[in-house]
Amino acid sequence: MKEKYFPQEIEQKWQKRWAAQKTFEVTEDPTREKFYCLEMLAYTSGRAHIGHVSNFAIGDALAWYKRMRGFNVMHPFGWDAFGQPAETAAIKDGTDPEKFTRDAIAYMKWQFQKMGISYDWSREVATCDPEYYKWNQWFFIRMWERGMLYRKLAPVNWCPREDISLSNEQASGGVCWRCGSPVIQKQLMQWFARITDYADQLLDDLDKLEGKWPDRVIAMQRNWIGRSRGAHVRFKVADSVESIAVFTTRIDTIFGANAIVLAPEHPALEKVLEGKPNRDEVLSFAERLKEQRKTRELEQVEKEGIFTGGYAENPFNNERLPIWIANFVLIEYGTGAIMAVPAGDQRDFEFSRKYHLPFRQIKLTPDGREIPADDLDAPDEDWTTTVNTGEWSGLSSEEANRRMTEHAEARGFGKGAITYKLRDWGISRQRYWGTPVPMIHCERDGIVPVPDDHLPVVLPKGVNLKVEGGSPLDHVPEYVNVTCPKCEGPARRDTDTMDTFVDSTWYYFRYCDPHNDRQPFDPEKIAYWLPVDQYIGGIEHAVLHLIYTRYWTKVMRDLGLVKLDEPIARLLTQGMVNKETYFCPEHEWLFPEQVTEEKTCSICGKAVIAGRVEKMSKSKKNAVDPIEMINIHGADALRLFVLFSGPPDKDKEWSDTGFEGASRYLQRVWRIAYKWRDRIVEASQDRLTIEARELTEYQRKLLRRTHQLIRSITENYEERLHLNTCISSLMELTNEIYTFDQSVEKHHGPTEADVRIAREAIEPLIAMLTPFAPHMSEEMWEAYGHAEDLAVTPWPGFDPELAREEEIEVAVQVNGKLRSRLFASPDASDDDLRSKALADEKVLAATAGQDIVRVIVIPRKLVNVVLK
RNA sequence: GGGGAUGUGGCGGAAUUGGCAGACGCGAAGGUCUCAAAAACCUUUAAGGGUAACCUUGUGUGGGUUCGAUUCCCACCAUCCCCACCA
Repeated sequence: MKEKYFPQEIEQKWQKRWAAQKTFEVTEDPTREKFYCLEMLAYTSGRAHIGHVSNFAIGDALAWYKRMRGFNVMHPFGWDAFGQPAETAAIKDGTDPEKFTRDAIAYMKWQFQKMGISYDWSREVATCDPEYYKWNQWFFIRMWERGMLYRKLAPVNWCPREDISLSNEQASGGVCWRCGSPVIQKQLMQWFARITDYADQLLDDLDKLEGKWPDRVIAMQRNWIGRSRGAHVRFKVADSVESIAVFTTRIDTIFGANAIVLAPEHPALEKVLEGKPNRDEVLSFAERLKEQRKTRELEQVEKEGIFTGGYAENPFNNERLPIWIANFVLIEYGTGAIMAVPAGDQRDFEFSRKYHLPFRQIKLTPDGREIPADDLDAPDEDWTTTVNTGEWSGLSSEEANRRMTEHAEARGFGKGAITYKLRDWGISRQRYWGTPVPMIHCERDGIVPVPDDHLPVVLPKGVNLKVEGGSPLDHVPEYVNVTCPKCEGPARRDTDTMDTFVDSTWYYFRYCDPHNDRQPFDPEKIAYWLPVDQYIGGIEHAVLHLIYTRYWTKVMRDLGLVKLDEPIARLLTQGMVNKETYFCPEHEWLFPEQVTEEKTCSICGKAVIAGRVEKMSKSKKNAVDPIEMINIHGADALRLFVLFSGPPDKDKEWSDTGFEGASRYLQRVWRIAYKWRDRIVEASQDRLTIEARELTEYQRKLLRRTHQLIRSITENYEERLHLNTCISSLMELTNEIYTFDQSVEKHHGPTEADVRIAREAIEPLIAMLTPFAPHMSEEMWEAYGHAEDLAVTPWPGFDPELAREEEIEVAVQVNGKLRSRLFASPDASDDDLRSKALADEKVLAATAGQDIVRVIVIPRKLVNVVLK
């Protein structure tokens, strides 16, 4: 052990040794409890960023802890290697996406290895490996065989910037999830996965995740699936055999309807307009609304509509309602038609007011007050009773809903119905760099899957990526032209590739059996390792990856491959690491070193707008490069800093001084460990029993604090995973050791007992530091004469007896205000504490001449004297 | 419009089955060591008052429950995130 701490040297040494000894490689071991610790696979963008550090640091701390607690810990890693950015980059540089991706993997792997994360690299998976995507294709065919996939011409979301179609989830908010460009609609022949068949399961199983997944992720998924219960009601079109179905969650308000409003794309529109004088006017209006939708702006547009000239009959009271079309009714939700009830709905209200449609009163407060039909400010919960609704008047809203739905069913013009916001998952991409769809189109036999023994369908190499329209694969005749597996006649290969989110649905199943060439994985291995015990990743996947992977798991279950409903037992969404930005009105974004102490621009001297903490980005000049940081203070300090600056799920702010602080702390540990090292190693290695009464006060104190802190750190791992407070506790323990060291100096020590006590504190400190600073811990541990690595060393235990306080401080309050403190034994009885408190000088002063009504005693904590 | 969260010193954050608010760190001030500096070590650091022992106020705001509220309840304000003419 050197006198000074040289992080880079130590880190290299241990990274080499771990790799050589295969320290983190694991296999199934039925005799040991497993722990599957997983961080989201990395997209092969080319460079590691600070978000990776945060992600890995959390996962690695937990992996180390569980390993030391004796679990059989699987901690694998892999690459999300297909996708549009690699293709775009390759087009730009005139290279091959494969080369770009392989280079990125090589470089990023080097970066990640410098962080010294305890990954089992033997299980590494890259989704662009044919050995991997072969099984995407295999799943695709199995799902096709079972009708879980279908192909149809449908409007799809299209990102004009990346020239790629997007699933609904990827186009959330009307913008491309990756580049943020506004999405447009395109008609395309696409493969879809029937995820909507699983809507109920995906929703209901969220209950099982309650408390184990972050609330907001569960809420976002619920919201996204968007189940709502209501009814379909058919309105007969007047003077026609046609009828229009409407979806409503509030059938009880149907007496307040003043119109039927259709989406401009509604199929019944043509029939309604038949023979109407303003037919052409309405149709061209509809065209305009459709056009408006295609390039829909993000902000709300004003409600616009037009009367078609047709009427529909309200089946409850046979009232004739005008049929309109309007821009605020969406074809893709419900039935694409609504009944407008201005008294019950903000949008209908606005629409009715604009076009002077009649208002009808239907609301009554519980105390019988009628709410005017045009008073929309009355909150929903205030009107629970219906009025003016025929035979259902006076019923509660809930009751009316139920009975009116029954009535509609009995009369055959309506039915209880459930709708969802969730749409089927469009998984086709007309791009090159993805998993080829393993299907063949034959004129005679239609769509025929590639036989299993011909898998994988391998991506051809050297493909020209710069093609206009369609997929680059369309232009590769030797790929496209095949024989039909059924009739052996000429046929065409499907040239779509799969959405890369297919790749990541099941990659962590593959980690369990990464080299299996007969099946995607051995179900027995899955039975051992799954579910993932702790998953760690970014919140941005709340309704993307995390809903797809839940769906895929259910599909695999229904294919008989796995036996679980939910693949991820616990989820942690880590916060982002942000940093201050500096903005000069003249020179825009500045690096911190371009800002003077007076907060002015060092180039032009103008005042700088400083202090906004934002997500790190190159353009804002506030990005921090992890490798540069490792070169300064080492990976251990970097990891320690990221974890110490806040709870794992919260956003953090990068601070150079904070990072230095982390490094300073490690050096502090190193110094005290170095100082005591020779004494401890040379002393007897037997674990002598320590008789408390033979010890001095400062010795007993260190021993007690050590056991207390082991307890609190251990509990924190088990319960909350607030790693920042674990680190605080380690710092406290370090401070205690320094205090102890000073006492020893003062007593001209060390004595034999001092050395023993020091060892009892320093060794647990080193061991418990491992999850945060594994390289340094291993180095110190070795220097302390341990033959075995920390990776196989048990987590320190604590003795509750030794952790027990000898004397505790009890707060004394008078009327809830702190007046004094007293010292007592932890087992002091309530009466003891009570009489001690009442005898206290300050209490006597505060209570002088007043009546004591009660005395409340909380054992070991406080006494409250209540006056008057 | 719907949903989810958050609000504590100069800063990051501790403390939650209701029981001493501010652990730990950063920053700052003073000191020791040194020719000097760095590092390290020691002391102080919520605000206001007092020479001092101490006193008063204080966890976004206003109420409530309680012997006692950062914690529970109600209302409000502010900030952030997600979804959104979703019927």
